Amino acid sequence: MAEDKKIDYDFAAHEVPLFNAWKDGGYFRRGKGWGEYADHPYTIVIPPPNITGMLHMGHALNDTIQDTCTRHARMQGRPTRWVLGTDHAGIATQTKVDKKLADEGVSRLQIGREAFIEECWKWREEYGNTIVNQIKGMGCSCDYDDEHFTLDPDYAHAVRQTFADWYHDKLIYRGKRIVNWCPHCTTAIADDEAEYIDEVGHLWHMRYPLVEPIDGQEYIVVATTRPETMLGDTGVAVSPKDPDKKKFVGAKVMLPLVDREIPIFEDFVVDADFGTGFVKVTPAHDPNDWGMGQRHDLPRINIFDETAHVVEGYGKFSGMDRDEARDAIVEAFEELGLLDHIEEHAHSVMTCYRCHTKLEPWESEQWFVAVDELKKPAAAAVENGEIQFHPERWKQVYLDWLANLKDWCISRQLWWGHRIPMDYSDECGWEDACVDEPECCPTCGAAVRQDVDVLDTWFSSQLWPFATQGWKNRDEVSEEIATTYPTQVLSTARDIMGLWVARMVMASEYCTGQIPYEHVIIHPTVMGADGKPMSKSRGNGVDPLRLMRDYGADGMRFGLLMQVTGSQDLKFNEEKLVSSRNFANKIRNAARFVNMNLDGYTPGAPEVSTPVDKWIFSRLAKLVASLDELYDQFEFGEITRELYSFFWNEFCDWYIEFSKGRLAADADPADRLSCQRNLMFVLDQAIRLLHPIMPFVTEEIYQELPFDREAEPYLIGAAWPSAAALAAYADDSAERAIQMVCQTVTAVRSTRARYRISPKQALDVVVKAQSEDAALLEAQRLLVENMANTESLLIAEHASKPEASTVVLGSGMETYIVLAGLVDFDAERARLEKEREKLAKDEQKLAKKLSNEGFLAKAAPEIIEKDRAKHAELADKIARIDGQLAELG
RNA sequence: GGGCGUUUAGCUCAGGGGGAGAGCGCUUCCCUGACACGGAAGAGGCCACAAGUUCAAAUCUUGUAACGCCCACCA
Repeated sequence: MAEDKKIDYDFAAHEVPLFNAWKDGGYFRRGKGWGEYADHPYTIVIPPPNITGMLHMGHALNDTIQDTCTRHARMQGRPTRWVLGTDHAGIATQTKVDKKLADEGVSRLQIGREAFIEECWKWREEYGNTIVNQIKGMGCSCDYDDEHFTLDPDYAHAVRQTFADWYHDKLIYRGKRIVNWCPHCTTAIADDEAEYIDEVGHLWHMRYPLVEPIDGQEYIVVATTRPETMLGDTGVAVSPKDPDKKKFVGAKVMLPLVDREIPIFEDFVVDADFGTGFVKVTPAHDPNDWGMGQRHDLPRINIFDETAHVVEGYGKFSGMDRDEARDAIVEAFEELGLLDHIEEHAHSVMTCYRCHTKLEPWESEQWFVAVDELKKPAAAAVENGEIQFHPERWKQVYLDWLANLKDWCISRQLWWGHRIPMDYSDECGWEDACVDEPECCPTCGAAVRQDVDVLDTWFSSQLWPFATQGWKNRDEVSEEIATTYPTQVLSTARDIMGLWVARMVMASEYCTGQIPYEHVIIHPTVMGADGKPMSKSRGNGVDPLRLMRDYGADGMRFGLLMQVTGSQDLKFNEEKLVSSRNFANKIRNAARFVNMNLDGYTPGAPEVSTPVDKWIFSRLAKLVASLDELYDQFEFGEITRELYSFFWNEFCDWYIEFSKGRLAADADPADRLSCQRNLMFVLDQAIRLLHPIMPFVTEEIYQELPFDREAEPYLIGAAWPSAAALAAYADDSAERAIQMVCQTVTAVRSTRARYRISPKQALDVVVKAQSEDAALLEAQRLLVENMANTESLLIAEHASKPEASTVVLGSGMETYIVLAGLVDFDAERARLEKEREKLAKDEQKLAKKLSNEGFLAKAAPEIIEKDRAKHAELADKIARIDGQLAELG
């Protein structure tokens, strides 16, 4: 496990100075640079973390994605800006401060609104910067000199402006509605802020006596999960499709305990098959019942106060909380012989997403946003492709959410937040939404009072992309809006798709007439190692700060991106971070190798003349082209994989190994110099490509090695490698030549391993290959001799197998290794037979395919050609093995 | 009820119509002058199941199963 291997490396000691150098160098907000992208500014707004927040895995992943995008764009020469800030987070902060005060023995109500808000600001002073510092620790290249907060004065102005505009456009209205009420937070909660929890409850069957018996029947039975609300019942409903109930329609029942006559009526929402088919209707305490109340003109009787205690006027039940009232009412029914029976019933209950208290559907006066008009352009922008989702399937989720959207309750009975900018005159009844707080009533001159409620936090969050960029109102266009808006990318988790992503589009379309961003990246949600959401109670959480200590910011970043796929979840795998930390170490060591082999080095352009050089440049050219495509598609996992395998498996495993001979003291000085220059060039390009993901190691290397840094003093501001410039290096012939070399070297090595022959013992080797390949290989004779440690090396088209040798078959070639006196004939025979078996299986499959007329008639010619060649090679290999076997006897 | 995701090597996961891949783990050898956070060589998989489309399916379609997520409803 990771903890076992203690690595003695103080990452922060290396990272902090580099971060400061970037900051001092002014790289975090970059103006116009060089290159073809100079006129394409690149802006991202960070999803503002709550001031109550600590960096968690979701942030770690999301901020890595944004920084990678930002650094990539910056290196492309685009003017970049990653807007930073924090959210006041109404309920979240108020809850925390409440708790803090409670711990000190003080209640919010004791100290009053103003003092409480003071406390919130103190909290913000104390903790608001924690997460920003943690973001710095990750190396994020945000614009730290222009930090925003959702309660800043200019931000507050944007909020008031939007509210007033919407109010005057009749997009905001006040209404008495049934809302989700949290009796603990004593505030309304939006529908999408509620969380459902499954629970096995009960279905109480209760008898309601009929005023007049019907067909000898004295009472009906209603089934309910909430018997306590019966105090507020004002009707009983049945399904219009239920023939058995027809005779009851129009009759009345006498509501027990409160002795109120209430009617029986039909309504379409009733499901005849559920419960008894009789539904008690409590318009003030259930959203469905509220609807029925509207349709049938029923009184709405509110039986609970704001803390869900029964109000005055209900005898012994008054003052009880809802749970006590439930028990008492069930007991009272029991005593009256009106409790028919009780069933178990699984259902889900709505709870507050902050405190998880069960929510109470409660009628109160609230402010709403009418969404019908706002959602039209928001849907259109996505439908017509102006805004693109990555992965694309989230488009449908977004559109579905919008399609089902209902009016949005925006008032909250809290103290911490944007106070609703409605002012009232009690003298004359004047009321209006004002952008600037009025001093007195404009009609009567009397003092005004502002609404006491605050706005839903999402009301201010929805303005984030433009309120952070100097937006004032719909008629004025700030300089920033003119240049860096719309933003390019919004990266976020899927759980706030509707809550935040869609609302930003609605608000932006209204306020700026533009979309807020072009691309929405919905990254996977980071789950615990058990595949379940990380949570304290499960104990499966992982702290990114610890990860950065153990693996470095680079290791954490690379390791997280490696795990990004198009899937919706990501089961966090710490092993990937181990690999990434090791990779960073590998990069550091490769750079060290280059650095310590610079004897006689002078700077100069790369000299790509030998096949090895052509090969690595060809691989590099293809890598850059591929990365460009992958960045366009935001395929971060694939980007890390390509970088990893190029740097480790091609550059380190082969190119550096090839270089060792060329760098030796007795090597040709001219070739050594070109090798040094090429190593420097490829390393330079590679660290540029790695920099957006692993900013620290790469910058450190850039600073330590004698690169030409005059034009680009820091890697963070250096140019991204140009695929177009490198394209000329693509060279299939060189790639084939090196493939031949690698095959030969590997053949010798595996023979060594099989026969336990020390690498120090030189061997006689014969390679048989077609003339073209043989020539390619012959040109690389030195490399093979060095890496395979040969005593003699013969490369020929018509070479014959030496005495006492073993053979390794490659693609289009075979390698004989002389093992005087060492060949174990039985082992050789067994090995060859096993290989033959494998080849024969493939050969048969292919032969069958090639004899299939349908295949020959319909398959693409190049496929047939490829398969024919493949088949020929297999058949040839088998023949060669048969030859070997015959020789072995 | 509607939608979505996942199912590939012991583990974690890539890939995505024409020869099964990576990392970790495992086996053998090696502290070789960049790196043991390393090097070299290996073992290991009827790509969940079934039917269909196709000359060709791990890959596309449909269905099934398991696991997970989202939305709606739950008197």
